[in-house]
Amino acid sequence: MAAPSHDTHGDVRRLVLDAAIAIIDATGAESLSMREVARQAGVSHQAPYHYFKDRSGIFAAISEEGFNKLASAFRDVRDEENVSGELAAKRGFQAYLGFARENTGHFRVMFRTDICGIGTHESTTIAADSAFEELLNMVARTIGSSINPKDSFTFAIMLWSNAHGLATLVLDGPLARKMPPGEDLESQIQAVINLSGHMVGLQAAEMGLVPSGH
Amino acid sequence: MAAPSHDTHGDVRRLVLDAAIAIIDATGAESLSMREVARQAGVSHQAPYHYFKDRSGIFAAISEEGFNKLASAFRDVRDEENVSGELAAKRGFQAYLGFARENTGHFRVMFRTDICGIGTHESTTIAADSAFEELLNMVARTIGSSINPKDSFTFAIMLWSNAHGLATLVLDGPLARKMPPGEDLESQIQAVINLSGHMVGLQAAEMGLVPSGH
DNA sequence: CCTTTATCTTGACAATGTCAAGTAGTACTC
DNA sequence: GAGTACTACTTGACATTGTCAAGATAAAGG
Repeated sequence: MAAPSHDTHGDVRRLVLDAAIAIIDATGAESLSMREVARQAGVSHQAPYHYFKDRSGIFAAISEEGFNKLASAFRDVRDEENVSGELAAKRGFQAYLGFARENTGHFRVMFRTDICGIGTHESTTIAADSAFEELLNMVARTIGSSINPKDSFTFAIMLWSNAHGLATLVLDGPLARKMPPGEDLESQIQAVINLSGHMVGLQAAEMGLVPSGH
Repeated sequence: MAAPSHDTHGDVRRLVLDAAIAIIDATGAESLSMREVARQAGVSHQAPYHYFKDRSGIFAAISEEGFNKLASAFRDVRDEENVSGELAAKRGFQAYLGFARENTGHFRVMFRTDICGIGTHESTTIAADSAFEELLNMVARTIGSSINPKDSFTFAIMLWSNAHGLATLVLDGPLARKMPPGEDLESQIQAVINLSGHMVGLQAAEMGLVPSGH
């Protein structure tokens, strides 16, 4: 198997996935139709069913891919040198927001319980869990490994809340519509990241987790 | 037919809305079907069209109602006496999370750009904007009115991010699935709220916005 | 050559969103 | 009190959708 004559062989799966992501990115998950995806991919309306059990299978696959990308982004931050406390928090926020903005289609699916596939599709569930592991790793490495597990978990959830809320508001929220006059979106986002990062740094310092702001 | 002598009169709109909310609450917005809503409301499959232009009109109405409720929750916090800094932040988080958990169906729709109706349905857009106004009011009142408008906006966005991320993760996220052993969800949520609130208090104090934690 | 398997297609069907056209009641006008 | 308009629905019809079932094509292995 997997013996491609030459060019376009088994990449229908990829075509379907990319078409689906493009549609979600442009018009939201709501409007994703199996047949439209097939049309965009240039295949018959049933071809996608060879690679995905059903419509939810496409969502689950996108979600899985997204969680793997997110885990990789977390790893990148974890592996940066000389970064901790406030700076680490800012880097983390930036990475999370960057992921969300560069992979909007994925992001929109990953956190929709009803379609994301967590709990219903095993490989997606595994990917989501391992992304969460990577988050905990990143927090432990950059904020403080001396912290006890329970506090570390709470801290990680708090950070994720921060980052996730920011990403959600930037993508879908009032930020873009309610900008104060004379401000541009990017600098406003940066201001929020700076404020949040600084605040997390304060908290980390108070907990004695890092020697200083950097 | 259905011959309602007197009691159930013009509340078909309410029946439809409640049926829709119940369905979204139970199985997500994805699975909301116009005809199923009509069935649950006990009316013909076209009756909802008398009150809502189309499927998106139902989402927009739910979303509008949700933003009005949220604005009211913000007002309640704003009007509390002797609450500022850390305590105010905690109250705000609790209120936001409480709203999200008690109005899950609404909440799930309100922040889905593709269906929420903001930008496409005028009354929904107005409701969303006024909820945002109330948030700014609440922040100004409880955290510090001496802050300049731009910083206040940034602060408000930061707080909203925090609260919104927490609510999203609680409703749809890994919190419930990834609890550390021996912990229960409610106390974990409370721990995150306490940590976040405390952290916000630190930040507010550093900015000189409030005299002390309370 | 025959069978298997992977990959895709065509055909069919129930369910859905929504347009169009009805129907009953109530309200108001002349 | 007949006519008209309006509200609040209902029934009927149609294109589109997700998905099951049954091919078709082609390469691979025996």
